[in-house]
Amino acid sequence: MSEKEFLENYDIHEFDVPLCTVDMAVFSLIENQLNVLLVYRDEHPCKERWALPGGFIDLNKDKSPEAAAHRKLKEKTGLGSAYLEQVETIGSPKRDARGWSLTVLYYALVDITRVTLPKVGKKTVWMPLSELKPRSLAFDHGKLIDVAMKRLRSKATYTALPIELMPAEFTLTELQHLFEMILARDLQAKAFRNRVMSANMVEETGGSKISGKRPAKLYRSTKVDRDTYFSRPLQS
Amino acid sequence: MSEKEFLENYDIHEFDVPLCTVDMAVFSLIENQLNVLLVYRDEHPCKERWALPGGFIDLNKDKSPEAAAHRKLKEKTGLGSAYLEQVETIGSPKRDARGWSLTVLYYALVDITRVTLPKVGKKTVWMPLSELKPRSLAFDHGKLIDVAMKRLRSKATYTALPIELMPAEFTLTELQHLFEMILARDLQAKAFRNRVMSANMVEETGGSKISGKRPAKLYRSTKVDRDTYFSRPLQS
DNA sequence: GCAATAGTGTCTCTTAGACAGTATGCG
DNA sequence: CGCATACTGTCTAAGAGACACTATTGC
Repeated sequence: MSEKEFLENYDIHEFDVPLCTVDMAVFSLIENQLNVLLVYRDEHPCKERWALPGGFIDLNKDKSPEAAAHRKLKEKTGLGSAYLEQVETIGSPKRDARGWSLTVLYYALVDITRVTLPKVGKKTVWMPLSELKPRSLAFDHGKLIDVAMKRLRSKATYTALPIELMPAEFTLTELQHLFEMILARDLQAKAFRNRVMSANMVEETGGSKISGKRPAKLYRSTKVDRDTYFSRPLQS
Repeated sequence: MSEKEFLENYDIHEFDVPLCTVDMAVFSLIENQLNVLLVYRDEHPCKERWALPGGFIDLNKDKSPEAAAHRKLKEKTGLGSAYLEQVETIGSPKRDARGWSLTVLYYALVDITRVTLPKVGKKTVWMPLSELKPRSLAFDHGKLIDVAMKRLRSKATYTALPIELMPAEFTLTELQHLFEMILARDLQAKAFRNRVMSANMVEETGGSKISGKRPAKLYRSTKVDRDTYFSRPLQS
């Protein structure tokens, strides 16, 4: 039998296959708090619970799982581009009541000032991580957020990735606070600034920001490769 | 409609789903060379070409993609346990002639002295990476090996993971050679030994090995968590 | 002794961490 | 001025990199 004949006779439904989805933890920084985007489910299963944005790969629209994730990010935030990284693929017979289910988990870091939540369609909401009740979410999405958060935390120790969460202009103190929140520990201002400055990841805008006391210089992030690692990681 | 009713009426085949597989790059060290395990395909598609071990997730047998990977590793190497890590999930409409296909890629590090290749069933072979012709492999498996190898290289800069490839007893010079091969650069003996010793990743067995000249002390790996990172990565 | 491989002493350099000190604004 | 926040000077510690040096074997 030739390959051509084989393919003509191949029945893609001969064997049971898992349900196959893409899910995303979209993180943003709102009022000095890390938030994650949630979508309200008004269909079964897990009807009337909050879930991560995501869903089935559309075999007609999507050329790759990344493409599916980008499409969903665009639908929910209006962002055509943002930092997006695959975290892990998680599957089990139990995680979805419909059957054996596999999800490719991504996380995205977005600048909240550039986001426009959809006016129509499903309800979407920014949930502060500090107020999140992981057990209340649909499926195993509480656990997925935890996995994504662990990855972000790990990355924050050896890259400047969290800078993607900042608005166009920001102060180094604000950036340090963000890292401290992600790493859940205090950082030394001097060491942090040396690190960020010597990596040329930011440049002065010339402006400054007064928050009551001494004004802080404003910076913007330079377009440096996000995958360039610091030569030494932070502790923890 | 209740969730129960919804599930009773849910047709898992209502939408097209991707083909969903697990593939593994199993690495071993044979005669000071990195090898990868290949399996001969005697069925379409990609008939009569070499491929990574892998295949469809068995919804009845496998409780997770990891479980599927472990099952396939056991089938091909006889090993019930080995270091196994998920690398990335790769999918596209083109990578498999049968249709939109998604594969969860793992890599495994095995001690070749503990492996027993199956006597019956599909032909399996250890292919030295130096002799591998990536384009000749089935599907995109040449690229998958490259992705897995990049991950292994990255890990070798900040963990002692490659130690999993060594036999029960080995010399530090042999271990250093392994790291040099993976990283494709020479390492300083002093720095390498300091690093390995101070992390308590190995302990002396008491024995020594003569390879012609001065005998080298033999070590065994201690059961340290493979995910403990060195406080500083190696360059490159 | 010589060759070859195993293993060490010691120096430099970079950078995180610590912490006290200075700078600049407002009331 | 006092106080709060922004930012710096300077020291220490750890560990990688470099490289010359010593150690132990067979012949």
